[in-house]
Amino acid sequence: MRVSELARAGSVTAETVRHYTREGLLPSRRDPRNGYQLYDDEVLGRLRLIDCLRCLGLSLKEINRILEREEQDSGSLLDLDPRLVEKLPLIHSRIRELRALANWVEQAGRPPRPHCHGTEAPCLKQLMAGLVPQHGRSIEHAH
Amino acid sequence: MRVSELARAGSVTAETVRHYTREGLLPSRRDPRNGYQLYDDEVLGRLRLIDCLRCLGLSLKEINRILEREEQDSGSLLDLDPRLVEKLPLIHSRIRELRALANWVEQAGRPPRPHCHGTEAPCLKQLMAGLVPQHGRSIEHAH
DNA sequence: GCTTGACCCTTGGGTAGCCCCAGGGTTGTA
DNA sequence: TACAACCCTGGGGCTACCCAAGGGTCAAGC
Repeated sequence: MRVSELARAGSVTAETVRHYTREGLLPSRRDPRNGYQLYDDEVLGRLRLIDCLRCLGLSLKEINRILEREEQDSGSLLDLDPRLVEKLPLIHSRIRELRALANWVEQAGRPPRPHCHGTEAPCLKQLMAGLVPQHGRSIEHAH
Repeated sequence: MRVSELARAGSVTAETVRHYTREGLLPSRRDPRNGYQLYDDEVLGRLRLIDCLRCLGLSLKEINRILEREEQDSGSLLDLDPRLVEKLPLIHSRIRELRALANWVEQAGRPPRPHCHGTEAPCLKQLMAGLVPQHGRSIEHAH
């Protein structure tokens, strides 16, 4: 794959792919004929993983360390990177929030059924209220 | 609530809260005695929503427009902001990816059961492979 | 053979969304 | 009255990109 092909498949811009490549996050080789970057198919999964971890607030440097680390001791997975483990609560709350958001958008996007009472109209306040966990308990984010 | 109280509850830094406030994303009043920022409880949900939308790649400016827009015609929700609707596929694929990630971390974090074959050891490659949708179909992101 | 369009390269200068001081006031607790 | 833990307002710095310029590659079509 070439740059923009990978970018399209991974739903990022070509610039982003180049940036990740420069920073050593995406392995690539060069086409000797023209100097173009070439990527193996498996790099796509790597790209998606990077994008996922970015949205969890990890820096490219941290992500790089995780990828390197997890590739070294590929066999002995006894010690998973603690950075990932401590993100678990965040991941779960993110999932919950995104589900609430998706639900809300779908409800709001559907034309309102006339036989329903106005009170169930999905206004923004309802969504926002649904995003905060009960009793003001805090979620374990750490950007 | 004061700045750092809101920040803790919303799992962001106090700096982030101040930034959003400066940009007009978080409504606040001032304590006349000392000039401190004060926030209503409902602002917490708003903060979480902002964080959610940010992780979907929306800029603060876009988020601001969405919040303003959805607050104006609070009654007539006939026209939901198209920016949100077109993010739906992205949201769903994000959820899928985060679930795969959480699953993987949990599996990898658990100590390996000795009676299982080594082949099921959750290595990074498996995770990355699981992140890319079948047949290299692209996901609809647009950062 | 030449052009056109869609890619690719590198370099260099933005920009958004924060973070992190410094310098100074406020407040609760001991 | 001193300390810790908060708050304020600048202002500079950083990361992760985006974008334009100037120039090469390459297939399709005339």
